[in-house]
Amino acid sequence: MIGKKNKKINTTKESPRSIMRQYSFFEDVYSVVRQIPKGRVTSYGAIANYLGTKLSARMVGWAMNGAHGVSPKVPAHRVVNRNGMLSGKAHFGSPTRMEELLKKEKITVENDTVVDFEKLFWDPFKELGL
DNA sequence: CGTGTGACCGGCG
DNA sequence: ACGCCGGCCACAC
Repeated sequence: MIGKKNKKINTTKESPRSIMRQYSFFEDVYSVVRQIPKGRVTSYGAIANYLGTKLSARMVGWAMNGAHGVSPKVPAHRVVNRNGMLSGKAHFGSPTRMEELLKKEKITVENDTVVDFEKLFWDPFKELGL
């Protein structure tokens, strides 16, 4: 491992994806996001958790930052925060772009928040399996 | 190679 | 109940 005196080293113990880390965290994130079915949503934390870095959900958001113009297309609009709020709507060019995309998938959005978020929530662990 | 930052999350006052 | 603050990972400068 890396030198440093970090005792909290990434023990690939319960991190099924940490092995694929060699490729690029971004691609991993995109890979998961692309598998989100239409009309479903998930959260940054859920993705981060699935990737083995649940404490760093921020990074997932950062990965989304580079999701623009990436192909295959990454449905970043299906990723919201744990409250179901469209925290990243400001990054979709238009202030209402993200909401429009969601509505197009029959997802109701009220006050920048996904209605029935818990019901529409797509859990990578549950859907993709551990 | 050091520092800053980010579309978050969870704990604590 | 609300707001602040620390943390963790990867990337840009």
